[in-house]
Parts: sequence; C-alpha cells; structure tokens
Amino acid sequence: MHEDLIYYINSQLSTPLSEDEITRIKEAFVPKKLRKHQYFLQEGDICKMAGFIKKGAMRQYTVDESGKENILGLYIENWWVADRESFAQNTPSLFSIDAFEDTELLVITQEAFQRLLKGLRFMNELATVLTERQALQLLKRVHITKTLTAEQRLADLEKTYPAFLQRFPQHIIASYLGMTKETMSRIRANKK
Amino acid sequence: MHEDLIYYINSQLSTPLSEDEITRIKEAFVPKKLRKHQYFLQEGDICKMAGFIKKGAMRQYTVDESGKENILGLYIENWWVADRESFAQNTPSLFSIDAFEDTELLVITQEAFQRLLKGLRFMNELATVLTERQALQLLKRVHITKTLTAEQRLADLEKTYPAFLQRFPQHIIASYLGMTKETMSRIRANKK
DNA sequence: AAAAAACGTTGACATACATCAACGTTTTTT
DNA sequence: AAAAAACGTTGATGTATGTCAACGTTTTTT
Repeated sequence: MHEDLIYYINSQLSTPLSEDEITRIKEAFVPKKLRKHQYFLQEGDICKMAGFIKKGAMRQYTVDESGKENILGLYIENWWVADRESFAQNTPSLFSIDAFEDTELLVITQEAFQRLLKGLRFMNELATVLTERQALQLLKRVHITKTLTAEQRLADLEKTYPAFLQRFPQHIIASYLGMTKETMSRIRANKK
Repeated sequence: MHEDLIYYINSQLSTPLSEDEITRIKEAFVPKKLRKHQYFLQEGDICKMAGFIKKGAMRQYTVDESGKENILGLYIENWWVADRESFAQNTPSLFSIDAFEDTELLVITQEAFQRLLKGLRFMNELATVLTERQALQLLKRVHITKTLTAEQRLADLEKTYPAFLQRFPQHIIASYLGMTKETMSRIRANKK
C-alpha cells in the first residue's frame, strides 16, 4: 500500500527511514481515490490535506470570469499535490485541483502533517527539500515565461518534463505553457 | 551593527531569540559594503554567501546574447539576497546580482549558514519560513505573468510592492514586470 | 561649468500570438 | 452501434506589445 511513498521518501533523505518512522508514515497517510474530473480542492475552499500521487494525473488551475481555464500545475505519479498556501495557512485557496485521470493518492491531513513535523526529524528534512526545490523550479519558470517565445517554451518542456507530453492532451499543455491550443498546434505543424 | 537583522529575525520566529542565539548570529553575520553597480555575484560564479540588506537596493538579473538585461528580482532594506540554487548546491549561478545603490549588507558564508542550521533551532525555522514564503510568491508571480496584461501587472506591483516604484527607475521596473520601457511609459501616460 | 550618461517620452512600424469560426477525427458515453 | 463530447487543425483577422529611432530632460561625472 505505502511502498511507493516510503521508497520515494527514502530517496529524498540523507539517512534511511527507521522502522518506527515507517510505522508513523503508514498511520498518517491514508489512501484516497479520485475519479477522473473529480475535485481534490475547489477554489475558495481550504486545502485540508496534501496528497502523494501513487497512480494517475492531476492539475491545478484557475478559471477566470469568462470561464477560461489557466493551468498552473500538472502532476503525475510520485508528485505531491496541495495548495501550499491554503494548506500551510489554513486560508481559502485561490486555485482548484482536480484529477485528470482516475487517480490513487495517499493523503495526510494538516493536523497529521503538523504532528509528524514536530515529532519526526525526517518530515522536517523532507519538507525542507521539497519546498526548496519548488522555489528553484518556480524561479526558473518565471524566467522562462518572461524571456522565451512560445516555441522555445515548448522545447524546454519537452526537455524538462517529457512525460507530460504523453500524458496530457495538447490543449492542456498549451495552457500550462501560457499559449492557446491553436498556437501550440501551429508550432507542432511547423516543426515537421 | 546587527540590530536590524536581529529585530527582523525575531519578527519571523514563533519564539524570541535567546542571548546565546544572538551571540551566534553576531559571530556568523559580517558586514559588507557594496558601491553602486558593484557585483555581489556574477553569472557563472558560485554564490558563496547570502546577504541581509541593511541599507540600499539590489537586483538579480540575466543578460542574453544580444546584451539585453532581464530583471528577475529586486531587493531593498530587510530583504535577503543570494542565488538560492547556487548557494544551497554550490553550483555555478545562472543569474547575476549587483548593488543598484550603495548598499550595506550583513553576509553569512555557506559554511557558517550550515553550522547555524545544524546547531540552532531558530535558523531552521527561519529558513523554512522564508523558503515557504518565496515559493508562494513565485507561484503567484507565474500566475500573474501568464494571465495579466502589462497594465494589470503594473497595477498589481503598485499594490504589492509600492516601495519599488519609488526606489527603482522605470526601465528597471519595466524589465522586472516583463515589458519594455516604452510600453511602461505609455501605460503611465494613459492613466492620467 | 561643461560634457557625458542615464532616463523617459513619443511616433511609425513590425510581429508574435490571440481570437473567432469552421470542420474533420478520435474518444467517450449511452 | 449511434450519438455526443472532446480534441486537434487550419484560415482569416485583430491586437497588445515589441522594435527602431529621434529627441528632450535629468542626473552623474569630470
């Protein structure tokens, strides 16, 4: 049940998990299934749990007044999902998160997360590593978004996260990259 | 000498600094002055220290092949400066950082930082808080950059960091916001 | 005080990309 | 198996913003 998660956490730590820590993880993380298109979190709600994706694919996005979706994040196996701000500060979320395929998660509540953070050294290290990594990735993304053309942004994604391109339809990738599906289609047509 | 830094750190922590911790801070952070336009870090170098700005203003940026600067970050009093990735992983920096005015810093080396991280609870808490906050801000910035027009991005900056507008010339703000100085000038002309 | 940079503005023009609309294909639902 | 969505493509047209160039003003340097 928890093998993937434990394997993943070990891969992120400087020292392996103890038996006791593994037990605590198994207690704290509970399975949750989402059907395709089902919400994990709706804009305006508070993000009561964080999830580790065992199987499936998810997306984080906003919807503007005119109904247009803007995709901020795409997530697949072995990624974490949560609205960081809402989860950490218990405030209403600005974004929605839903399953893009049938998805299996292991989820942890805010309370259980706080308990592990206080009690167990590994959780602190894990949270630090992940937050730090996210900050680096986001800074690069700001830079990419500001400086590259639509075509270059796509090339960058093909290099950085090739799995996304097989996993999500083109119009979703286009929105993630900040272009329309038409532009994306034309870029691909030109490259052949 | 260290009053501002200590006051700042206390403001970020859940419990006040002890006398011992204050002593350790005073040992670890040393003053450094930079003249206007002097480098704190050059692209390609390793970021050997992180700095807290006591007085002055700084910028983080890249220069592309054609010589065009792109500004990623602006920093003033009570902000931290460092290339996070380079500082944490001891790798060559992708960005440059320099002083935009005569600036007074308190700087800490990688080694001293690691020592405080291991030895002192407060440093861990501080680093976590700051990294977490940066990740939140960057995610918002990605969203803003993707969804707002040039005019809306400026309005957002006026709301979020009004101090920047008094502190930096227009063409610097324009680059930070991802537009040309001409566009910025026209936006301001139209608003009156 | 004079000279040189740096900064901001304005106009003419160029362009990357969005928008709108129509249509064919593939996938999902019933 | 039929119907309905979802997806991707292509063309015509619009627009926000970039580029280039010239010029006036302010600030910095000597």
